Amino acid sequence: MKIFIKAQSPYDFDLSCLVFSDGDDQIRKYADGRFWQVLRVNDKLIQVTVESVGNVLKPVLSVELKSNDHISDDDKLSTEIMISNIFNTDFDLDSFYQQVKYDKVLSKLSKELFGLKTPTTPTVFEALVDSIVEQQISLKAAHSIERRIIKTFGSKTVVDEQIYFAFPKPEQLNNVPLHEIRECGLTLRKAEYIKDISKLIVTGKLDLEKFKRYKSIDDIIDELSEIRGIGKWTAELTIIRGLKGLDSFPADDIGIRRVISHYYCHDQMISADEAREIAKRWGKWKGLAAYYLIIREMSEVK
DNA sequence: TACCAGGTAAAAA
DNA sequence: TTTTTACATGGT
Repeated sequence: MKIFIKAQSPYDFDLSCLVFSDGDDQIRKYADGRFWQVLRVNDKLIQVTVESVGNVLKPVLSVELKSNDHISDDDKLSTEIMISNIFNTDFDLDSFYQQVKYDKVLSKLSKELFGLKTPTTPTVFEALVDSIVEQQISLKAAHSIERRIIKTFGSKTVVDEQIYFAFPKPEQLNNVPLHEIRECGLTLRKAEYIKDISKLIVTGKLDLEKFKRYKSIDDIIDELSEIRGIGKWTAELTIIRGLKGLDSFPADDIGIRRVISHYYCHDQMISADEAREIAKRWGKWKGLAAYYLIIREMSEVK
């Protein structure tokens, strides 16, 4: 079964997918012009393969759906919405490019990375769990722990004789003993945070998806920060990757400070306050601007 | 080998 | 109230 999705121009699907190049074959990956992942749609597991069939100015995605369950029209529509959400297809980059027109570094990057959009996680829960895992440790270490969590506790499905895993639901993490979560390589504390949050969701005391309807980033940060294990940094990161909060700017983040230092301060490491000061010029697209810098730096290293 | 890496809560001062 | 410490993995 196939669906087609028109995206807001400009959009470079392949460029935007490069961030998934080193993904796991069984979880989420981009290779040879194709992106694939298993999504949980209306509680069914649907494997999707996405590729560009348009171009940057006339962007169209083709999505192939496969499942061991019957895919209804409603499932099809839900999948389409989910894909649009994951790739941020409706976002209008022009407003961002206008904003950074007079910023020397970013005006150059908006040409080099023309059409780059940020990805969003299928659920806010996934963004939050990943952000907790990534606290303090290197991204490489964090990614290997995230992989273990997904393959140990997530849902497994076999499509065309290939094995895939979907990110665990709160129920799935709430139902396992604490030590098993820790054994994925987390600190005992982080395992507790994740299990506690899963429990809050399962028992109906926390609804992460509701934050999608919030207008104020500060309100979301305040509310999330009340939960044990979530500080300002974790809240800000969750907002960027799970809620499309492209204004959210984790100035304390060492990676963001490093990349701004590199492009704006001759590699002289800056403080969080100095980072905030520089970010002011990016208006309401501070997080997106930081993303452009990080992606640019990544391609420089390679 | 030791130390740092896209922090946070809890203990100690 | 403010400062210091413990924590786990992967890379250098």
